[in-house]
Amino acid sequence: MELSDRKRQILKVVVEDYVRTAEPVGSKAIAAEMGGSVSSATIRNELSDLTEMGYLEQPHTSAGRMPSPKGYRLYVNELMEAQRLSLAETEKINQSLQLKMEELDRLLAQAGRAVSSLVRYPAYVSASRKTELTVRRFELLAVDERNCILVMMTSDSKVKSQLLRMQLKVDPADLPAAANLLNSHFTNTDPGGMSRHLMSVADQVSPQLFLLLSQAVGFAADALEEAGRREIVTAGASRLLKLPEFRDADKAHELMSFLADSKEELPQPLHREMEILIGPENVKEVLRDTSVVVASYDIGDDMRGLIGVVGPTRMDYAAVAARLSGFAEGLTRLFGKQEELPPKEEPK
Amino acid sequence: MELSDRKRQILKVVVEDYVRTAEPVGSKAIAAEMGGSVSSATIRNELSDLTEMGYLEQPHTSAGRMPSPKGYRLYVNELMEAQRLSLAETEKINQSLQLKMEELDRLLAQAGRAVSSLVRYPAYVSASRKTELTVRRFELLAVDERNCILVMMTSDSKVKSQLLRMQLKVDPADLPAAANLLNSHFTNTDPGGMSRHLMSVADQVSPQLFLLLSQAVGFAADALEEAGRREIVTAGASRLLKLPEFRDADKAHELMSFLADSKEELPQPLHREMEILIGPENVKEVLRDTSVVVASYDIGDDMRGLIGVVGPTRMDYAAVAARLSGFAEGLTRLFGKQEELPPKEEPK
DNA sequence: TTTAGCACTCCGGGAAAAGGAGTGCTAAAG
DNA sequence: CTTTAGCACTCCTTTTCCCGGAGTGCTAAA
Repeated sequence: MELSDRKRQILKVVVEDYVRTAEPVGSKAIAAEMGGSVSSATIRNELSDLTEMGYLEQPHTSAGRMPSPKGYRLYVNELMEAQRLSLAETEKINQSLQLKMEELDRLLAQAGRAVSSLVRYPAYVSASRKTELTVRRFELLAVDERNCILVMMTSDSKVKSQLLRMQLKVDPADLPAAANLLNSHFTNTDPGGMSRHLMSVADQVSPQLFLLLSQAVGFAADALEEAGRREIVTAGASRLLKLPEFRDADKAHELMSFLADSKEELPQPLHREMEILIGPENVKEVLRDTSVVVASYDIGDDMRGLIGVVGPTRMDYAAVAARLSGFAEGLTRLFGKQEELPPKEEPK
Repeated sequence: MELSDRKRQILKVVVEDYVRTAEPVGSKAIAAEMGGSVSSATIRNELSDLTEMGYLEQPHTSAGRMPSPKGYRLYVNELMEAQRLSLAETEKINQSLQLKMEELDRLLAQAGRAVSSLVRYPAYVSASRKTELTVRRFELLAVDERNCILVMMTSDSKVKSQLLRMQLKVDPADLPAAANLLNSHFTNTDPGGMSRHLMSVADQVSPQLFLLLSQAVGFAADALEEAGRREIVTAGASRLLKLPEFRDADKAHELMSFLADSKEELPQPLHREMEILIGPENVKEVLRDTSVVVASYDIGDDMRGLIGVVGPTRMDYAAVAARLSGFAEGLTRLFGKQEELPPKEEPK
């Protein structure tokens, strides 16, 4: 059966009503909302059709209708109208992103809190690297004969450093040579490659120096892995408790501990800018009766971030999507702006 | 009235029973638990006394008794027997602390999760600095004429670095002089002092160099503040939902968002190694009907950490206290061990 | 195709009833 | 003076029952 225009409109009304009230919606209410141009009996007939076609469901006979996941899907794909943000909200979004970018952790946390408070659902944010990070340059600074400082600049022009404590004394005069060795053998290599390569220089240097080198390489590899790690922060998980669908403490607990302990498994959009996963479309069991809306944003061109919201399937998708893309844009802009400063310097 | 031995024993039984079951405990149950040496009627008389003295309370006539905060206090101070941890548990505690100390954040998070899972209540952990941090030494490394690397070693022998981008070109040959200036004027000073001091060197150097210096000092001050900041992590907040006293979603929500957003206001032990705050002994309103057990541990001698648990007043204080001191010891040991390595080097 | 009418279903809430755990008192016994 | 058994009473909790309302589905007429 074809979906007549009227059926579509009815579906839309059902979704929007249900989103607002969390109660199954009845034929009379729909008729009223449609301006009284048709009677509730007509609506009932249509509802019956829509139910049969799988777009609506009934918790039990003699209850109103609520949208099925399929219904939500149709709504999201075809019926939903993109929502415009008020000036005040755009303002609020940008305000919440006023933070120095060095403090990436803090920035993400902040953004998460802001999204969450804006949409009133739990939110999650992450930034992850698209390309492999490498070291572009090493330096060694003498402190005394047992301590020196390792400084390295990574391929994204960040600088890291670490105090190295040496078991064996090393003559400070040897450090430049060691640094050269590091620079010639361990730059522009991924962490795995570094460790593998380490052995091959073992016989080119004195044991003391080798110990030093291996410490340096070890630290470098750790730092690269650390920086490449995808860190996810979640915010506002406790908002779930305010929702009628999580009145059941067990259900709430399950989802909340998932958000706290298994954030890594939250969905990431694969291809598109924004992805909406409705109920059973989620792969993870715990998310099966929740919906997830997730947007991605760009950071320079070797990082990519992700900002999402978890909520009940009955979620105001239009509102959430609008706010999320607001944030995604804001973040892209923010990172773009900061990115101007570093005069991009290619490894020679 | 004096507290007879029997009264104390009864109080103890009431507390322990109530902790286990979360139900008011009746005279009959107490009699049974005490080996049947006295009858329930006798117990009733005693209960009546204890209630009058304020150690017990009744939710209503004809219900059993439950301990009042005063009752818990007496229990904690005098009746509670220190609990020994099983080998398995000690083992588990130590296992959960196997992490490199550089990753302090991660270590704290890990410890928090471990405590929480062991005691089955939400936990919080932090490490904070007792003394002011300063920079011990600066270095500047040339990258090119518009970029250089600032490296600094702080008074706790940690190294930090940052790429500085210069608006105006600077001759790499000038860097050593700049570094000297930094070392002579900005070492061993607190962040506030650094910024204040900055102006007084303005006329000693060229404008380019001054710009560079102010960037460096700015970064240093930020880094010191950042490192001094007390960071608190919480874990396992969602466990609250499993407790009968938080069946009410509103109450749970209130406490959980407190744990998520206002962790800074969680109690810190002032003087003692371990502090137990029972119900209304807490200053914060939200904590008024929860109890907090918090232990402190030492990190070297200029840092101090804190590890605590939040739960219902009906909490197994003995068990929680034992586990917390297990962790506190473990952490002290862990940090002590790592502290051996750095040959403590005093600023000259 | 739409509409009005009507019987029927099912949920939710409230009142009433039943059940039970525990107290407090009294009076007797140790 | 303390302990104990006995018993009436209280108050909570759970269950049951009943009723009203919202909403459906069907039928028959417009």
